[in-house]
Amino acid sequence: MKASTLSITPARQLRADAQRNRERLLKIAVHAFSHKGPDVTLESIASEAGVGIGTLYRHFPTREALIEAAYRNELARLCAGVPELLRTRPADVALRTWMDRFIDYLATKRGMAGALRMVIASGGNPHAQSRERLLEAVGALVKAGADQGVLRRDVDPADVMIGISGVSLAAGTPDQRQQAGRLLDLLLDGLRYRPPDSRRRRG
Amino acid sequence: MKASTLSITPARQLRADAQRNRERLLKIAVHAFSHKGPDVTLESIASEAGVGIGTLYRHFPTREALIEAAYRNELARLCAGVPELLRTRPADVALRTWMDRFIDYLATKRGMAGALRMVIASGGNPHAQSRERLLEAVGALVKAGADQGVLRRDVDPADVMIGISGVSLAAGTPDQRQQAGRLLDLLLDGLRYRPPDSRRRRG
DNA sequence: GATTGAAGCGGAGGTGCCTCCGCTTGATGC
DNA sequence: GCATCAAGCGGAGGCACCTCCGCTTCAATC
Repeated sequence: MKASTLSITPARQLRADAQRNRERLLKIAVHAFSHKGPDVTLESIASEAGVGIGTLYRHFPTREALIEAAYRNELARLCAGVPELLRTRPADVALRTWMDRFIDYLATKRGMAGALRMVIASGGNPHAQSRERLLEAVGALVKAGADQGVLRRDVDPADVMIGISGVSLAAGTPDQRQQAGRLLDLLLDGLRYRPPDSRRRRG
Repeated sequence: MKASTLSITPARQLRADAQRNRERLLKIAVHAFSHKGPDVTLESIASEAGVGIGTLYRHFPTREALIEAAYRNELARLCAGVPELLRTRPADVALRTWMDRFIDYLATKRGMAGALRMVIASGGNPHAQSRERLLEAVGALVKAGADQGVLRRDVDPADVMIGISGVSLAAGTPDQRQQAGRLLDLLLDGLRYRPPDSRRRRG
């Protein structure tokens, strides 16, 4: 499998100095984003890393790309938690729990939501790694739900993924956390399996 | 009832010259946004209107405020269509149709989505007029659905509103229109009434 | 019609984003 | 070790955003 052509993971071996700079930038970026909030200027990150702003932009063409790269490890951990979730509870509950974790995760990284939107929306780019990972995680949860008969079969994990992203964007501030929860409940209710004869039935 | 303290609708009578400037700005803004896209610079709008950039910012503190004000009439028309919808079809279908119109409306005004997010998220400000109107519209649809027994009773229209906004943000580009549609279906399925004994039932 | 002060104006200036292109440096072949 | 040149670097510069505050104008009062 070939590596991505995005700067997230270099397509071909970078020159040694370039590699150094990239690692340097990432390290500084992680620190800056978590200590100074999501509004740190890219210029300050570049200069702190001892490189020019141009170099930063070459490695990470957008602010989002940098943020995503910075948090990719943690994102991976989030995804890696799925099997454990599925082992310990029904799939619908697992999915709901995962959604919660996801939203909370984003909440702690203000500014991450926008980056994630980009990542998730990169539908045309099958190499966007975080997207792949996230889709895989959601896919596993949805499939387990279908197999256990608690979730529908006819749902595209990508739609669920976008749904979660939408919730996080629309109700993204801490004080809207409750509302986000209700929306996730609603989304999940839409995802639940129910026998055909109960659909659209009038009360 | 007192008017809003937001600049959207002036709190108190503006001085004649200020009033002129505001109208001028709005007229130019409507034209600029629809002809040159959502990325027109505010400076160009200001100068075209023959006022300083400072004046523009005084009247419309954010880009979003200006966009919202510019499109408020059309937004109002969208809301005004609700009774007609409810007269001619079941409430769930009416709601779904309205959602579609809403998304399509936003799609034609790229850049409006962000503005709307602001408007909708302004939960703390009961005077944001567009928000009021939109909530009213959704409220009417949801209530009709509940009365007809096709939608749940326990749903907060504000949540639905945020949900729609989320969909429009998350799947906002034209080529994602289909995905947006599927998400709306999902949302609506979550909103549908179904007899208690069919909930969470295993297949 | 003069006075006055509150309301409004405007645009210079500070900030950050991002691009562009001439210069530098590492890798490769000899 | 040296030559070569693509890969990489850096930061000046252009652009847009937004703030701030000294100046102007309106309208209320006499």
